[in-house]
Amino acid sequence: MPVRPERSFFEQDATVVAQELIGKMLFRKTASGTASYIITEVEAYMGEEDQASHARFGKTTRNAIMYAGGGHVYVYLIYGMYWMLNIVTGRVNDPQAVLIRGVTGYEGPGKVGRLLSIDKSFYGEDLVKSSRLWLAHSNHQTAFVQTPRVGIDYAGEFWKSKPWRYLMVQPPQNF
DNA sequence: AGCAAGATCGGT
DNA sequence: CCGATCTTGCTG
Repeated sequence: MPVRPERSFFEQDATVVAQELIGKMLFRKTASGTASYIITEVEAYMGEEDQASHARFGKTTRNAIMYAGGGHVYVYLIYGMYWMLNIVTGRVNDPQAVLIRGVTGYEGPGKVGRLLSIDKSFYGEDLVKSSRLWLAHSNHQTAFVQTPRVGIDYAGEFWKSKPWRYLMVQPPQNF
C-alpha cells in the first residue's frame, strides 16, 4: 500500500525535498488507468534571492502558487510547447520549488510533462490530496549525486554554480 | 499594445 | 546550431 508524504514533508526547504524525492514513486491517474514512475532527476529553486528562480522578481500571476505553501503543483509552459512540472516546497510566502527533470526511462523535464500529460489544469494541484497526481515513498535506491542546475545562464555565476540538481546514482550494469 | 525571452527538445 | 511555438512580464 503506497504511503503518501504528508504536508510537513513538502514544507521543508527545496534542497531537502529535492534529494528526498530521488527514488520516490510518482503516480498519475488518467481515464486509461494509473501509471507509476520512479523519480530520477530533480532541481531545487530556493526563493526570491535565488536568481535562477521564477520568484526572483517577486510574486507575479505566473508564480503566485509558489507562495501558497509546500505540496502544491507549479506548472508553466516553456518555449510554447513543454509543460514543466514543479512541486512547491517550504512555508507560505517562502517561494521555493523542485522541478521534476526525469523519471525512469525519461530524461528531461519536457519529456516528463509530456509523459504524464501535464497541462495548465495542474496549476495549484495539491499533492497531499489529489486523486490524479501524487507521490509515494518507496524502497527504490535513493543514492544521488549533485551537479549545477541546467539552462539558467541568466542567473549569474554565484547561483549558476549552486549544486542543486540531484541525479539518482545508476546501479552498476555489470560487475 | 507590442515585444523579447524563456528552468526545452529534436533534427541539421 | 537552429527552429518550433506561445505565454508571460515589462515597457510605453
